[in-house]
Amino acid sequence: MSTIKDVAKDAGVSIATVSRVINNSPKASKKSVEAVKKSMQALGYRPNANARALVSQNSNTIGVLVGDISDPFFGTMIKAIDNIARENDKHILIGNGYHQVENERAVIELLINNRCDTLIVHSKALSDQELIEFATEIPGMVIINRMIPEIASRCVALDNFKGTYLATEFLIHQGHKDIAWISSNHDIEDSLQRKLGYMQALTDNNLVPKPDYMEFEQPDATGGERAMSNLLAKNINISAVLTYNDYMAAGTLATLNNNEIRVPEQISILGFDDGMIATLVQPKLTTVRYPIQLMAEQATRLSLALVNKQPVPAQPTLFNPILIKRQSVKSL
Amino acid sequence: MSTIKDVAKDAGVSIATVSRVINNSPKASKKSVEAVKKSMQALGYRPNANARALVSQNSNTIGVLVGDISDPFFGTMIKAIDNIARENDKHILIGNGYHQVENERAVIELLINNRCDTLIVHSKALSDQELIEFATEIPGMVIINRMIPEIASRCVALDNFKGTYLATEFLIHQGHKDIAWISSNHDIEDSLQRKLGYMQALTDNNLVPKPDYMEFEQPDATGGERAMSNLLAKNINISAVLTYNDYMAAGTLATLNNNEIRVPEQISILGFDDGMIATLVQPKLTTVRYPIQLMAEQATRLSLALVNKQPVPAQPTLFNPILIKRQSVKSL
DNA sequence: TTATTCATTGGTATCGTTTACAATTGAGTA
DNA sequence: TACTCAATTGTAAACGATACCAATGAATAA
Repeated sequence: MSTIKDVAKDAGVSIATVSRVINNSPKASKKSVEAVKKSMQALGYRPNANARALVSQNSNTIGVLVGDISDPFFGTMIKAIDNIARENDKHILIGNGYHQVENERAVIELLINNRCDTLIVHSKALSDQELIEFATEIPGMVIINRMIPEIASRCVALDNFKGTYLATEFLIHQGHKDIAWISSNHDIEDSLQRKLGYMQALTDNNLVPKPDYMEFEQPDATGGERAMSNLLAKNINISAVLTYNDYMAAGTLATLNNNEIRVPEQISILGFDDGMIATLVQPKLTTVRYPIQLMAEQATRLSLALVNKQPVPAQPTLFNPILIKRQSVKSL
Repeated sequence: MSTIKDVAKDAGVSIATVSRVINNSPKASKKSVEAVKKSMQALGYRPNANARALVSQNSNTIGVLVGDISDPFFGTMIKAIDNIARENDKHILIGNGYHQVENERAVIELLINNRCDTLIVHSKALSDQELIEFATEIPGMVIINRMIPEIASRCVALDNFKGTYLATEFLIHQGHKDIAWISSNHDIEDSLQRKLGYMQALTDNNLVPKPDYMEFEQPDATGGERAMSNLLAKNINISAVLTYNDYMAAGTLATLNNNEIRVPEQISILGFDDGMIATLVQPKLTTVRYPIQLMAEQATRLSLALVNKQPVPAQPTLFNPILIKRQSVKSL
């Protein structure tokens, strides 16, 4: 592959001039520009991004750590980040953490090694302490979907507690008293907060949270199916099911369908995330909206501002979950 | 950020020795290894990937061009590529083409500039000619989901024609005669091939393809809803609908549901892709399986083999679509 | 004419690594 | 004591770009 030197020789100019042409510098004569462009074309010149990054101390790359890129939730998040990146003439480097400590750490280190000055990190497995250390090391690092008090101004998160609180209260207002909680068996902060929100809403309305009413499985459709099967097997009287996410809601729906229990006539279902599938299933899901796109945009802007030493809000960014009412909940 | 020089000074050795330690070279004494590791730790040393890539002429990065990262179809594809990449101690750099010429070209150039020697390209907008030129320039480039005769050995594709042919024939064997075709309005090879497969199967079975029975909309759930509405509005007698992908099938399902037409009792639906949502909707979709995961793995291995100058099959890799029977088709 | 300005241009140090090659060390051997 | 040899170690040249600074030469002003 030809280099700037080859182009310089071919065009009969110095490498400095070629560099000027590449970077659209105004101090290059029309004649030189033409000659250089012609040579670049002829030689199929490709500027070496690694060399540029090395000398300019800037890779123009935004690093992103997600849980699992094949999950549409992260797909939406990445797309939002990519859009902001493109607006700023940057591109993104992505790594999967799969919610495992070693992976998450390896990805962050990879991103740092590639000199991504801006970093959007979705970490569920690393400790607060370790993330604080990384954040201290990389001034442009922003944590998404997690709130760490010590570095709150670098976090963009959702109020998970409020999400399920809202949802549970809505069900109660609709007349439901026997509300089950189908959740994730991943031991991460989100599941805990959402469970607490659910329980607090029950308690605040003089209802007693019962362990029997809670099931914990993989946070996907199959997990939802299994959880709902367990609930049915226990033969307890349930009028509504609150789920950890829309996938579990879809699985719940499938199990109920297979057992000829009608939704929402016999049992109401409430999802979480308001992802793509919320409107794909029948009935369309009433769900808690997780504004991941907005949050990702915000996180990226924050990260960019940090790197450019622009003023950033000292306040942490806690996003508000809101209820999206569709057809999977019926009032009693 | 500290460099290899800082580490060398701190450890009291030369930079060559530090480099040896970093690269686990056998020619470094235990004493040096220890001292260097201690210094690296103390200084928080991060090897500069750009400098390494520059001098070693190898970025260890697999470049990937996809249509839209937020589409789970591409999510699955990327994950498969990433898995093979990790097996080979590489990571991936991703760009979205959004099926537009300028974007696709810009992404490929970006990947080349970053010196990705292995490239997995999903391009629908660029011309055969331009892709051939890129493929000639980059020996490790592989085209996925598209077959270009001139570089067939560098292509990993699905037989789209066969997919809809199979599906249509299946419907016919089930007694259906009035089969509609709900497809994408994107003017790409896939839509054409799938339409041809559908029409050929009809013709081969003495049925006449009718323009009235075909609708073209955005290849997503909303497009599917709209297309099915149009079909219903035309008041033509349809017993089955073949769709371009599972999203359109889901949309079709929604419209039928809203109009209280039961699936599959009154109208059968057949999807395409066998993506995640095929089993999320009710009834679960009978669909054509697009083995994108296998294909992505294959494409990545092929690309890696090309770069390492290992023997590769001269034959093009045309994957076979197969029918997955679930609950959305009923025999008449 | 000479001095001054200004637009272009080229030479070269630099970025942080890897690696070929040369130099050094020190133990073992004659 | 000198010599050999393997194991370590260091020096310095790349890799491909950017950018500072000095040099060039034409145009303008005095």
